[in-house]
Parts: sequence; C-alpha cells; structure tokens
Amino acid sequence: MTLKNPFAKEYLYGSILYKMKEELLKTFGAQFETPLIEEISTVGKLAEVPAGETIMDIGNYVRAIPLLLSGAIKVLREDDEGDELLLYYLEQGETCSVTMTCCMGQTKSEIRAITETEVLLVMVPVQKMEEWMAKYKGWRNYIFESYHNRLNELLLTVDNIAFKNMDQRLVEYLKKKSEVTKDNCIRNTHQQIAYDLHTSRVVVSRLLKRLEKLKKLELHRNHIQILEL
Amino acid sequence: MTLKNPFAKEYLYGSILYKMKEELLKTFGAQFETPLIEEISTVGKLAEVPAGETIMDIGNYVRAIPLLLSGAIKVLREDDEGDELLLYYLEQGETCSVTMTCCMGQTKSEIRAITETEVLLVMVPVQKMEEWMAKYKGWRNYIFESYHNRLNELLLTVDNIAFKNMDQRLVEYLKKKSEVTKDNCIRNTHQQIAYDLHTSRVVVSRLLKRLEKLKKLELHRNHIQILEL
DNA sequence: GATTCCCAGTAACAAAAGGCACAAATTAAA
DNA sequence: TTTAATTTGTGCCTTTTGTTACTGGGAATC
Repeated sequence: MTLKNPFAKEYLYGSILYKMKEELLKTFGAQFETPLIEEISTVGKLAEVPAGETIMDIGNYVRAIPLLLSGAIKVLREDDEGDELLLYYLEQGETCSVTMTCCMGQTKSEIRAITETEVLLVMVPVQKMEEWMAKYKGWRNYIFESYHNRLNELLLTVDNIAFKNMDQRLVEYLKKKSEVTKDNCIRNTHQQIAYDLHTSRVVVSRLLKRLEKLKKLELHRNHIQILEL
Repeated sequence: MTLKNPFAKEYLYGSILYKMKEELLKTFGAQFETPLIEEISTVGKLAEVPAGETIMDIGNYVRAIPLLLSGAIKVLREDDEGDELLLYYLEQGETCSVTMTCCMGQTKSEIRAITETEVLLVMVPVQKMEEWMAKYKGWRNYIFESYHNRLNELLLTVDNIAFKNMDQRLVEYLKKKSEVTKDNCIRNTHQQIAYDLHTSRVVVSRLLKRLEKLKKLELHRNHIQILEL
C-alpha cells in the first residue's frame, strides 16, 4: 500500500468507518470476537477494487494481508517462460494464505492475484496479524482454517491437472467461474480461458465447440452462455 | 495410535526418555524453547519406523501429529480410480501440514504418507498442539513455517506437473529421491517410479533408456545407478 | 535343472494435446 | 464506407503420452 497503490478508491478516515465495521460484522461476525472487529476497523484499510486489477504480483513484497469482504479474486501461478495457470479463486471471508506466508517470512510473493469481479476488501498490516494470533482465539482459528482451505484447494488443483483431461478441466473451469461471478454467462475470449488452463486457444475452441454440439452451452463472440454442465 | 499400530518399535516409558530429549534438542533445539522441549518429551511418543510403512492413509482420522527427527517420508495423493501421485517428501525437522489441518478440523486425511527410509519421529497429541500455540512463540512460528514450506512445496509440485514434460519430471524425481535417501542408487522398479509420477511403466522405461544412452545413469534390475543428472 | 515369476526392452499402434495456416465473421477504427 | 484488428472455426500435421502385446533375461522356487 506504500508503493504504487493498485486500488481505485480508498475510503478516507472516519467517513466510512461505519461501513467497514458493518461489512466486517456481516462477513466475520460469527467467528471474530467483537474487540477484534473493533481493532480491525481501526488499523485496517477498506478498499474497493474494480474487476481485472492485479492486486498482488510475483516478486512483490507484502506488508499487508487482504480480508475479502465481497467479490472474487483469482490466484495464478506463472513459470519462467511467462506461462500462466489458474490455481483457485478466493471468495467472501477468505484470505490468501500464500501471501500470508510471504509477509510472515519476509519473502517475495510466489503468486499473482487478480480481481475476478469488483471486490471489497480490508487490508491488515502484517504486524497486527502476529499480535492478534496470541491475543484472539477467533483470529488464530481463522488463520488456520484459511491454511486448511488453501491447502485443500491446492490439492484439488493438483488432482485436476494430474488426473483429468483437458475437456473435464474446461468444464470444471466454466462451472467454477460461473459460480464465483454468479453469472451463467462467461465473458471471456477463448484465448483468456486458454491462459487460465495453460493450454492453447485452438484447443479451447475445439473443446468448446464440442460442448456446444452437446447442447451444454452456446458460443458467441466474447462470451459463452452456459446451459447445463 | 489407538487403532492398528503401524509402528514397528515403540519406545517404552522412561527407558528411552533421554534419547528422545537428545534427539529433540538435535533437531529442534534452535527453534523450540527449553520448557517446550520438556513438554514434548513428556507427552510425545518416540517411534522408529522402517522404510516402506504406511503411517497415514486416506480416510484415516488423525489424533496425533508427527514431528520428523530423521529419515524421509513421501506424501501421496490418490484419485477415485486409485491412481497415485507423489506430492513431496518430508525431511528432518518437518511435519505434515495436511495432516495437521485434518486433525484440527476433525476431518479425514486427504493424503497417504509412506516412509521412504527408516524414520525416527515423535507423535504429539493434537490437543497439546493447540495449547502450545498460545503458550510458545517458538511453536507458533514452527507451525507457520511448516505451512509455509508445505504450500511452497505444493506450488513446486503444481509447477512440475503443469509446466514440465515427463522427461524433466523423471529427472527431477530421480534427483530428489537420491537426495532424500542420500543414495546415488535408486532402489526401485520402473513400475514403482511410474506410480509416483502417475504414468505407465513403458513410458518410464523408455525415458530411462534414453537417459542411459546419454550416460546420465546406468540401468540394472531393481535399481538405477545415477551418474550425473 | 526345470519351472515359474517378475522385471525390463521394444515395436506398433492409439489417443490427447499442441502448432500452423488460413478463412470467415464480427467489431472497431480510420 | 472502407480498412484494420480481433475473435473464432477448422483442416492438417507433429509431438507427447499412453496402451497392448510380445520378448527375453534373470532370480526365486520347486
């Protein structure tokens, strides 16, 4: 947040404190202690980010971790040649464990995070994270659950790329994407899908055509209408 | 530890407490507080397991987590059809985060763990784990570092299966295996390698033959002598 | 010593995935 | 409107990986 600020709008002091607390209660009220929510409201920064923004990139140093209040973020991996692969999506109430381990260990980010939809999040400085770990059981449990969820999500990703063929992976991808965007219409070009799945545009086009013939979706320019997968 | 005990020898009370403390100091002396090491010695159970034993299987409930004092453990994933894939190795001073999240969340194990070499480990009951988290900073850091390491290791696994071809993966596999077993000789059949890499025996044989022609190794029945990879 | 079993080598073939080239359709820009 | 750029559809070919089938070598067992 100190270097180049990637956020479109950042709420200013006081003016929007009420909204932040309200949003925190909505998302974390059940698992966080009230004083913890108080503290987050005080030190955290609320940010609203439009879709398609890179909020964390490979090689960046991390000094704050994001708590996702609404919207979805996609987390990507990149290899030496710049080839990408979608790892998983983060949704409401989640946080990026990979980022967390990075800022704890003072190492650079290993992943790239891009907003999939418009997103509302709270940035919490890393020092507080450690402090709350000793102080609030709710926070400790949350951090552990996050790790748990991320590890399991990564295992599912491994399952997909190791055990499944591209056609199955494509179907899973479309399902998941439609789920997180809450939209039956995938607003993407074939090339963009190919990047996420780490394959070529031609392959995606071919498989999509096959799915269209099976009446599972309708293809249009720049978007795909899902019928039933 | 309550059901079928998979351990060959389990050290009995008192008799070997000295050895346990000594081993704990050797492996964890630098990062654990002295009273923590005391506590581990008191509640932990030292176990020596020969190579090739399954110490954790998919579907098992976990009530204790292992701290690895020496040797190596391989961690596998399995799909619905019983196809396997090696995820990573655990080595001295490490613990299985996936197992940890399982016992914290009271869920079943998602992975299988098999001793790659003879192994010395301490089993710690899960309740203590939580207790120490609030009590010892050294423990808290250790648990976090473990998660960190596991996540990064899993990311590398994803990189391998997503971005690399089978020949490169095979070379990496042989290197890593030779490293953790501290042995230039891979004592495996081609079929066993094929299981770990989730491919077929014929493919492994083909690629190994190619490596032999490149003078990178020598093939023998039941073992492979690595020259330089 | 003969038999059986396991392991490795190999050829031939099949399937999955990727690459290239180009055409057609549609949109955006000039 | 004309032109340019983008997106998609497809045929053809290559590479990679997987499958089947069969071979012989060697070790273990009878």
